[in-house]
Formats: sequence, C-alpha cells, structure tokens
Amino acid sequence: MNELNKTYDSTIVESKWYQHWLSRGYFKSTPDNRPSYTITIPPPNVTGVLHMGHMLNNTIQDVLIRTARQKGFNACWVPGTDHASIATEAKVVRMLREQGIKKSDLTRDEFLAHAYDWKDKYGGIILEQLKQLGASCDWDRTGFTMDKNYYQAVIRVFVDLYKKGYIYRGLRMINWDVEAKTALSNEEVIYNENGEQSFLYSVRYPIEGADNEYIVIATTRPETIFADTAIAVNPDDERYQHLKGKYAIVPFVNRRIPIIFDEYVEKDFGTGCLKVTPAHDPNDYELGQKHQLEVIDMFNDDGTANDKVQIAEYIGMDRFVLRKKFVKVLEAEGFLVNTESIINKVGRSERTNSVVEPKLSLQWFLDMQKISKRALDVVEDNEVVLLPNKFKNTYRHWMENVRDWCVSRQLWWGHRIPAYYLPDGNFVVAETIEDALSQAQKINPNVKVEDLKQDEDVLDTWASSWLWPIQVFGGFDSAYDANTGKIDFSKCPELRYYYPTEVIVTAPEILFFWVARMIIAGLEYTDEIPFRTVYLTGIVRDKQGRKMSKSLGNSPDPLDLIRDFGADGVRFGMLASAPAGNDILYDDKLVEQGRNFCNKLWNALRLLKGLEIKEEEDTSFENVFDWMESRLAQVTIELERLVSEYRLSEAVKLLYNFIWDDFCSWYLEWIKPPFGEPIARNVMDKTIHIFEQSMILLHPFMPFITEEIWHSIQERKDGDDIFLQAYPLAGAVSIEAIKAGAQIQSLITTIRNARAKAQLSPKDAAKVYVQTQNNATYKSFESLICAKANVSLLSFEEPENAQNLISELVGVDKVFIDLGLVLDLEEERKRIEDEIKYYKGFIESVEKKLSNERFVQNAKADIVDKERQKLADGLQKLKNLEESLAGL
RNA sequence: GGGCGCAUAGCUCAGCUGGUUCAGAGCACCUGCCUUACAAGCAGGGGGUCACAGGUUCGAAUCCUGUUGUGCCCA
Repeated sequence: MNELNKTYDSTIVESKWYQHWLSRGYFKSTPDNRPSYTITIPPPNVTGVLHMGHMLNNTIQDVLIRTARQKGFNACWVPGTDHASIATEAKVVRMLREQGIKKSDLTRDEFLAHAYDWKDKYGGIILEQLKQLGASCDWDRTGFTMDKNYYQAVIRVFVDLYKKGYIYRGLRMINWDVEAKTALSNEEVIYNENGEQSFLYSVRYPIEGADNEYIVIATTRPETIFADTAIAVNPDDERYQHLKGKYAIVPFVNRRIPIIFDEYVEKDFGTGCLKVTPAHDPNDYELGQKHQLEVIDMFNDDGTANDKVQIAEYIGMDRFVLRKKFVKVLEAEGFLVNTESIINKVGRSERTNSVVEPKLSLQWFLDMQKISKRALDVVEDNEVVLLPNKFKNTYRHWMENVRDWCVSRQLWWGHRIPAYYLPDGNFVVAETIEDALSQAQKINPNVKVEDLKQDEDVLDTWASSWLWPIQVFGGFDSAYDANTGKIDFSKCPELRYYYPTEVIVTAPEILFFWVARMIIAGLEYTDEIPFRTVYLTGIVRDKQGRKMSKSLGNSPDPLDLIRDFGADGVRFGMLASAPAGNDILYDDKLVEQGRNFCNKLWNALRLLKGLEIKEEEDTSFENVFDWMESRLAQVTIELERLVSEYRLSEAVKLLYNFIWDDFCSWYLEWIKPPFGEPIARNVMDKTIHIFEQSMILLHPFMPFITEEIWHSIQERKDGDDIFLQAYPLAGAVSIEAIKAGAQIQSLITTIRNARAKAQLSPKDAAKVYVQTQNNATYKSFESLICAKANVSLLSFEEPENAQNLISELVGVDKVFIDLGLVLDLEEERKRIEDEIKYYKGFIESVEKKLSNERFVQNAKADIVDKERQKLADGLQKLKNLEESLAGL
C-alpha cells in the first residue's frame, strides 16, 4: 500500500497529535517516586503575542523537557503569564479611551474590573499560540502573577522585607514618566543609540555686586533655570578662581545662588560652568546634597511648570513649550550668548516614549546590598551555572554595583503596596487591614479602621515575578512562616519535590531584571537556589542584524511560519542556528531546511511503506547492519553528551546528518531492493527498528513528525506513542564495523568521482582492481559495491595492464579503475607526482615530529601513537603512488 | 568614560581540555541528472595565509600581549 502523499503535510498531522497528547494527559505531572525535572516558563507578558524570541525560547524548553521525560524523569514544565503592570495598564487605558471612558472618571475598583476583563479576554493568547509550537506544558498548572494566592504571596514578601529592614520609603531621584505619571526603573528607560538632536544654550548670569560682570553657563535644559540653586565650576579651572565665595543672580527670577567648586564639573564641556538644578537632574541632586543646596521642584507630575517659576504666564505650561518660549525671551533680553547644535542621549520611557523627567519623589525602595550578597556567591561558585559562561562577568559586575531597587509604581494594575497611613502621617505595613489597625493603634490608640489610608501605588512587576519558581508551587501559601521569614519545605511537599528547578531559559536582557532577582528571592526564602542552570538564548535578529520588533515590522508572524513550514520545521530551523547566547540572524532559509528535513523523513517512510515483504531470510546485509547499529550507538552517546551540555544546536545537527547521510543516503540505498522486488522480512524489521530508534532520539526536537512516523511505520496498540518511549540505551559500538562502512563508502565515492571527472554517465560500468592487504572487508560488501558504484568486476588481482587505468587511493589501499578510457599519460603522471609531493611533505613533517625527543616525551601517548600510525599510513600511500607512477 | 565579548569560505556560523587524515556545516554558486522514497531531491565541483603584528611552545584557528574593526552592558 502507498497512500502517503509525495510531500509531507504538517498542518493536519500537528493539530492531530497535539490534541492526542493533551487528551491523554501526557503533559501532566504530579509528584511520585521518580526524580523530578522542572522548568518554569519565563512568564510572557499578558499583553504580548507570540514573537520569534518566544519561539526560540520555548522550543529549547520543550526539547529539554521532552528529553527529560523520555529519560525517566518526572518532567514538569509550568506555564503562565505575568501581569505586566505598566504595559497592561497602558493598554487598558487606551482601550477605555477609545470607548470614551477616562481613567480619571473611574474608581480604582472600576478600573481594575475593566483590566481583569481585558486580561481574561486577551491574556492567554500567547499560551494558546505556544500549543501550536508543540509546547508540552502542564497546562493545569498555568500560573498568573495576580492570581489570588500569588497576589497574597507578593504582599507577604513585601511585609516580610519591610520587617527585615530591607524595604524603606524615601525621597529619591527617580525616573518619572510624565505621561503614565509613574516612576520607572532604570531598566525601563531607553536611549536611542545614536543620540538625539538637541541644542546647547549658553546663558549668562550676572555676578552679584559686580557691574557688567557675568558668568556663562551651558545647558541643554534652559527651562529649568527657574529651579537653579547654584553654579558649579571645576576647582582647578583657572578662569574662575576669582569667583570663589561669590554669588550669581538667576535671570528673571533674580534669586541669589552660590558659585560652588566641585571636581564633578568638566572643564572642557561647554563653558566649564554648570548650572545646578538639584530637583531635576540626578547628578545635580548629588551635588546639591554634597554642598547642601536648596532644592526647588518646579514641575507638576504631568511635566508642566508649577508656581515655583514665579511668572504667571509660565505656570501650567508644558516643559518643552516653556523651553522654546523662554529661550526666545532670554535671547530678547540679551541673556542668551550662544546656541550650539549637539547630539546627546535622551532617556525615554520604554512604554510611552515620552522624555523621562528626573524627579524627586517619595518611593518605596528595596535595599539591595545585603540581600543580594549570596546571589553573587552562588553564581561565582557555579552553584548556579550561567550559559554561556561569559555572562558570569556581566552578572558579577552588576551585582557588585547593585543599586537600590525602586519597587513602587504609580499605577493601579498590580499588587497594591500594603502600607497604611495614619492621619498623623505615620504609617504601618501589614498583610491585612486588621493587622494594620492593631499596629496603628500601638502608635495611636484612638485610630479607627476608617482613618487608615492604604498607599495608592502598586509594586513593580518584577517584584512579583521574582517569586515565580517558588510561588507556582504555592510556596508562600501555607508553608511560609512569618516569624522566621522562611518557607518550611516540610509543609509544602509540592515545592520540595519540584524545587530547585532544573533550568531557566531566557533572554540575556533580563538577566538583572529577573534572573538575578529570582536567585535573590530564592535564597532569601528557601535558602536554596531556584534553578541550577540559566540558559541564556540569543536575540533573534533580521538578516541585517536588526533586532526584530513590531515597530520595524521586520519580524515574520510565527504562526504564519508554522503554517508554511510546520512547527517541526520551524523548531529545527531555530535550533540549528542558535547555540546558547549567540544571536541568530533569522532567514527563511533556516526553517526551509527544517521543512526539507521533514520531507526527507517522510520519504524514507514512504520508501519503506511501499515495499513488498517476502518471508525468506536474507543474510547478505549483516555487515551493513553492524555498521548501521554501531553508528546509531555512536550517535546516541554523542547526542546524550551534547544535550547534557545544552549544546542543542549541535545536537540537532548531529541527528540531521546522521539521519540524512548515514541512514537515508547510505543505509537505505544499500538495503533497498531493486525496483519491483520485495524486501526480506528480517531486513525490513531491522530497518524499522533503526528508523524507530532514530525517531525516538529526534522526538524532543521534532515531536510531531516523529509521532506520525511512529504510528505510520507499523500498527500500534492504543497508547503506544512515541511521546512515551524511553530514551534508547546506546548499543555496543564496533569501531571495526564503523571503519569498514567508511571504507566501503570511500571506495564507492572514489569510483563515482573518477567517473564524474571523466564526464561519463553513471550508467557506464567500471572494472575495479583493489590492491589490499586485507580484502575481507571489500569482499563482504562486494555485491553492494557493484550495485551502488556500477562495478561490473571487482578484483583483488593485479590488473594485467595498468596503462589506461585510473589509479586512486582508498585509505592506504591502491585501487585501479578501468573505465575503458585512453588516459593522457602526461596528465596522469602530473597528478600522481603532485600527490607524491604532498605525501612526501606530509611524511617529512611527521618524521620531524617523531624524531623530536621533546615531542615524544611531552605529548600524550595516544597522540604519539597517532603520529606513528600517520607515518605508517603515509609511507604505504607513498609506496602505492610510486608504484602507480612506475606502472604508467 | 568604565566593563565584557566577538573577528574562521560570498552569507550565517561550528571547531569543547593546543597535535595537518580539522580547516568543517548549512545556505549561496558551478557541472551533470525529472535514476519509480524524496527536484523540498540525487551525484559531483570550486571557494578560506582561521582580522593584523608580535610572543609562549617540539607544535597555535585554538594560549598570551598589542593593534585595528565590530557588538553588547553600565555610566
């Protein structure tokens, strides 16, 4: 029977098997007595849709988890999403605005109801898309960072860290997004690589008590002049020595400000004079602290000027409008000395793209110094291994220079900070309102519940996702002990069973955002690392090396790719080109290769399915089987090594080459009966076995087609799926058998080459004379050689007349090929002489090495042996060549 | 400005602890084939002083130093 299509159609096959696996509950994991192998997914953002980075990332996780499952581990891959505070709130606000609803018209609860609606509707899209990729996640465990228990865990941790003294509330210079009206972490501020076009304005300030004397400062932000509280110059700057102890007058505001001296000022930048605005620049703030300057905050939260500018017309004006306007006025009044065009780096909000305003603000901070100490050690000691290893340096550098983490965000969508303010301005931090009240009453016995006001802000999203590997197993639910601030594993068997997880697979860009913080939280609450390995993938870029992004429109839609090339093809393409940590320049050619590989497999199946079977035994392929089985064993061992070292890219290429070249190109061609003839059952059985074993090895990489082949190649009992097959144990490797196979391949290739070089058709038969010490190998493959290289005579005698025979070397053996040609003797002589020259040089270099005592003494014995073998082979080859030359 | 990487065929990259049967793969290119599993294929072919300059070593694409180019992270 042969009803199989000529080309493989992935679409039907893939949805069929995914449904099958799901319905069988194969992805589910519950603790048992097998060892666990756990991966928690890096939770994608609820606002997101599947992109190429997810494809790469999740393919890797699926390969690892399927391999572990086949190896007998209780494999558990936990999926989920994170609530993405800023991004989601921005999305919901926009959606509401389109419906004519303003956020400011809603109460917090009303807004959150809308947000949850939105999340329920769109929040799971990405997880649904992952199913098309074949992701074998335990979907029953799908987590979300704002699930009830998860929410509670985040609050518990906040309270705990406050109690432990790690969390404090303080006035700090933070990055303010005037559009979203929230603080941003440093990581949420982005800079255009090439800088942005702006102007450097030189403005003169009169010197107090000196007529017609001025000091000229340079600034890119003249609108903040209203908030200046000093002018700074470098103490070594000769030009300004005479101004020590003097004061300048701020134009228009007429405020008297000191001229201070500080090394921070660069003499060569601008005029060498810096205006100091402590409220609106982080460096100026530090200068202000150091020199005890006044701090004047002249902006409202939305980036408009407040009454501190003192000029009625400017109050309420946007900062950029004000800049334009004020520059004109400065110019008109003769204060503007010069305007210079420059390129500078401008920080913008990752979410709203508005220019970030450095702003002094009361925020909640996590003191990172103490709490992160152990997180550095575990990486230094390789208790947590970063892959590739080069990221260890980056990690160390960040950890050693870690700064306090601003964890509050002025948003509603997220975990609301559990701080409660008393009417007198005191506050308490508590998990529940009841607890808050009892604490508050210790401060003031008259306080009632209705007097307490909870903090309006929510926590940074990373302050929830850093608990992910613990809380997806409910670690903070009942096993958390508020007194010790630790999790008691004995009270949470699930966590004890699955934690620490095996590996986290994620992008290097969130090494600090997330990975480092998970390690910190893991150590803080469990005294254990959250994962043993951090596999950092590369970034998927387009052919020009640009990062793929929605705004550039240079990213293919992964679902289109799956449709066109099959999930297996896409998985193959992504993996084959993506060693750990290396970026991949995406090209359709990659997934095309994957699709072609599927087709190759499919056609191997078709070949076997199309053959008639005969019952009489055929024993002529024993040596072929030996060779093939040894190769399979060799590949199994090598594959296992590569996967254990997370070299998935090399692993998948190994399988590709093995299946395509060894199995399809050589083995199948060898055992394939002539057209129309049946194949012996014993040969077929052996072949199916090898094919099946190969498919099991390939299954973690290309799950769908391997399952399809598994079921097509023979009848299966219900539940006999490749998904469940144990990883094959490597059989015995016979080096002899492998060598023999390679030798035969080499002979066949040599004959084909000779024919091709002579521009003859493959249909022209050759007579071949092999001169060898050991003809057993050739003899045992004789019929094969004759059939596959179109040889009409395979002889081990000397040819009677070698004159017009092509002489070649196969290994150390000399081979004469008679293609019935009349050779150009000169050319033939030249060719052989060239080879002789090469081997003479080769032998010389090996001899030189071997006669060097220091080499023989220092080099390892097996390397010296190898050299000796090389010399012996080389001499044999030379001898053969010289004979050939003489015979011409 | 500080830190960390990278530089191998036209392109994208492998090459783990230094050893000329390691200079490789895929794609691209060239030649010949619609050979009944596969043209998404088969059989062949060309193409690299492994960035440059030194050094260590019996021996370097592989280790060290410098130069140049390039990328990332932090300021």
